[in-house]
Amino acid sequence: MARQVTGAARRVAEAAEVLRDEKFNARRIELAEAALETLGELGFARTSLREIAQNSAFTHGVFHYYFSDKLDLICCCVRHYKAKCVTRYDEVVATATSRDELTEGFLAKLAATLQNEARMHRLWYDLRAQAMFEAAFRKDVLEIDKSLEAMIWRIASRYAELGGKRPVSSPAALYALFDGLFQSALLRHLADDKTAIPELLDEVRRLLPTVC
Amino acid sequence: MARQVTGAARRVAEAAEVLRDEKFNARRIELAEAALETLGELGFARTSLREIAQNSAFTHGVFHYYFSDKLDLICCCVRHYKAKCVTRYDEVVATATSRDELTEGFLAKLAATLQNEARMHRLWYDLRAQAMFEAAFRKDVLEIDKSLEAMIWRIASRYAELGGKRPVSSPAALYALFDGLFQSALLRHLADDKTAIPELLDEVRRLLPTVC
DNA sequence: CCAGAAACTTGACACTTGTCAAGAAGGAAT
DNA sequence: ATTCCTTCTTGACAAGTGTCAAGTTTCTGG
Repeated sequence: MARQVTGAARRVAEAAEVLRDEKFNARRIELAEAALETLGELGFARTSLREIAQNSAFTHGVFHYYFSDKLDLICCCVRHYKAKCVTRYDEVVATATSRDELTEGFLAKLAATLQNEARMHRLWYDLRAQAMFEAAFRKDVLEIDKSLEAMIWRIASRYAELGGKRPVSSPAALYALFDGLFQSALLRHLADDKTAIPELLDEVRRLLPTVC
Repeated sequence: MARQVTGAARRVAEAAEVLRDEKFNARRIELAEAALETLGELGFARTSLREIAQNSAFTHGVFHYYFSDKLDLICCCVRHYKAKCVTRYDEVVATATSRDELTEGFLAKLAATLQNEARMHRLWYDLRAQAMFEAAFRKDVLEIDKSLEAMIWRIASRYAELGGKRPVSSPAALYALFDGLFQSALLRHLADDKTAIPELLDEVRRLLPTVC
């Protein structure tokens, strides 16, 4: 009986700990989300913990309570950002019943995210560049890159399927192409080049049938 | 005669000023070159003027003497870096007499620069990302991007010409493709992925005949 | 040779940075 | 109600930042 009691007690204790962990993690994500605001505004190089805190409802001490250091915080930000990103086109891929429908749905989302979430995208390119200097970022960045590649591949595969074909290039090459075009369009868009988005759409519209 | 003398005096003064300017500019480039060492090592975010000075033969005051501020210095670095970069493949393009020769020459240079100048390349990607945040960088970065695009286009055009064909995509798309592949390979290479370079070469070897 | 300009050094300034320790506030269990 | 743990605030610290002014050295034209 003693064993049962201690067993139950341990289960209760473990449940409590799991709860605490979940709460802890939820808070971390709240903080990461707040940090992403400032990071997207200023970029990695110019963002300090104090600046993050001032642009949020938190004090700078909280960030140190929930994160071991600055890199820990930013890694958490990157990981959180990932989850949002890679599903952007999934609905379009799932519901499109023709090549045209898929094309237009994809392009609409592409234009919208370039327009409305430019700050998050530039942060991603910033952090990917940081990963080339800071080894601590590399694992997460490479992982996100892989899942973005998979995201593009799902679109291309579906597009090819709808035309009874198969993509003509590797997932890596296809991702490189779209990522390169997107990155260039983003920079031009941020430099107030009004033609950046339409020209990206034209380019992708022309490219899609030739690669799939 | 008075006019002639003053005219001659002015010419001498102007010549002296041009000389001073040239000397001034040469020194700026010397300093920029020294700065590039540290920038390539640490990246934009972690590099301070004092660090640059300590890793060089100069004191930190000289940098402020020759550059109005940190941005001015780094802009100068970027512009100087450009001139070296865009001519990398010109000799190969000029001397190759067959598609194979061009391919192999290009791939050899590609592998070599990825291997030996990885730090300069990662700095370029870093600064290009910074340009998305810092307007002062944009003009130079966009200009360099354009000339890199032209560089790739020269290779592709020559490759197509040697096969009696024409490139099938736009200069922008072609550059996006190669730049994306290179960037990804660079990151993997820096993460000690030994397959990064060979896989890049394979990919490019496969791609070249399909796009030109 | 010498005065004045150019080139450079040095040290200081005001400020920001990441980090952390000491303690306050809040809530839950005994 | 008291105690204890989690959560958070506040203020401080040392180190590092860009900038600049005052001085020193080096060069150069007369």
